[in-house]
Amino acid sequence: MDGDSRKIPTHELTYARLRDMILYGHLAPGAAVTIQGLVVDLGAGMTPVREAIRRLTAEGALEPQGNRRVSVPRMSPGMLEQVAFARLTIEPKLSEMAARNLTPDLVNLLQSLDNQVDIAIRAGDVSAYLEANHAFHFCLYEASAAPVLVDMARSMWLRFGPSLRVVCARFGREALPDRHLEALAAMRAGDGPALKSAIGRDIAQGIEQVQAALAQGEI
Amino acid sequence: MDGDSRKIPTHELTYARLRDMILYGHLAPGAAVTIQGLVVDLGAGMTPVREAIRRLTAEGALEPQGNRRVSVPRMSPGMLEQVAFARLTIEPKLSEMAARNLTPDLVNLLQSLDNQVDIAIRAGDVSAYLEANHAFHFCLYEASAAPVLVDMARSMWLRFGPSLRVVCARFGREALPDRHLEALAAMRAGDGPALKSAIGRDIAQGIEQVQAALAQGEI
DNA sequence: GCACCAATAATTTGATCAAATTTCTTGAAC
DNA sequence: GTTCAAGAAATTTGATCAAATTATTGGTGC
Repeated sequence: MDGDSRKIPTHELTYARLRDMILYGHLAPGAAVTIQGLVVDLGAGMTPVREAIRRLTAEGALEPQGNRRVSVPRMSPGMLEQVAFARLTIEPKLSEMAARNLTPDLVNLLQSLDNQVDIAIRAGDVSAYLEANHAFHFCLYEASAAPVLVDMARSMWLRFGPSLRVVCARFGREALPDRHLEALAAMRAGDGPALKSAIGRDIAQGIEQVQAALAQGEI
Repeated sequence: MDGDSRKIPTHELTYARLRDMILYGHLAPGAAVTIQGLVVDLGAGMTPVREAIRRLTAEGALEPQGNRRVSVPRMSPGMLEQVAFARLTIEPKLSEMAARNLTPDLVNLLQSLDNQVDIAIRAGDVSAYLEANHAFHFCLYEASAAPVLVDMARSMWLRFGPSLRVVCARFGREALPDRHLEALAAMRAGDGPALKSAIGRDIAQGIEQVQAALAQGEI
């Protein structure tokens, strides 16, 4: 049947599954991640699980505890500050670079991804929101053709993901201005600087949310 | 004897050894990295080697070739541009943050590390130069107490390392102005902005070297 | 409170299987 | 008779698993 499903190795699949669990907040900050637990939960062998954990540790999505164990890192004010600096530097830059390569088809695709974001928000579906929001941003960033910087952005999102879930679960998000709409308008107008600035404001908004939750001890 | 030498696991040691081989240019850009080869060369088992390769791939130090193999990435103009942007953003920021935490002892340590850089240059010892230069920069960056950004800087150095070796082997480096001296003077004066700018110029200098070599097809 | 022991989990090795590459052979065309 | 190409065998390398080893943790008796 699907002969190509066998072509993609188990350790890649395991990596992708564990990554998404972290990225979309299915693992809470501070949660312990054990090899044997994942062997059971994901039904994979020990070697693929180990490799997935090592990769994600290298990407900052997991944190060694010192005693051979790893866990999902807790967000701290200092760490948030560093992630904020990196995100606000890298991602607007990526948007600007992407602006040069945007085609009408791509903009339409981004529009439809943003529609999914809106649908998820109205439905109050946090998981769907996180996935659609991620897809929107990285669809745009991929258009930059700057894989090194996209990798850096991915790493930052992995550090950011678990906290975002906690925030989303608490705050209603309806009241916030929609920076994606501003971004889409800038794309259609072919206005690189406006796109860069819209994405910058979108990121800043997310960071402020986490900052507020952090200040009130909700994370 | 040293009971703690057994406390550090093989896969960590293997990672560190392979990382240093890449960082200090013992593996040329484009070189193939095979699991079985490393098993033989490093005398480690298969699992530790696999884990080291996965970590370094996640850090951008190695590149999947598509056919399950990995190799040391070749530098391209586009990639250099991205690495340059990231380094010129992150590392001056780290210097500025570090400036707040510098103690006289630390500055003396940095001074002695820079002395080793000079000694290596005068001796024409490229390996010693690369190691001392790395130690100087990261001793400074560590003082920033910003591990997220330091990780990003490490990743960029891993992408940069192999090319740097090729450049060093060709250019004599004596003619260039010594930005480390300017940086040390700024540290002693407690002048954060001056330190930031000195480090920025130091990095720009290195990037220009690689850019020139790249333009002439030497890499 | 300290030492010891059991339980749990991580580490490592070696074996086995699968995929990819290279080499060698064979056959057809010129 | 030579050359080239297609295909099959052999070799190399990667992927996965299961068993043995080692470290850490938590409890138990002294």
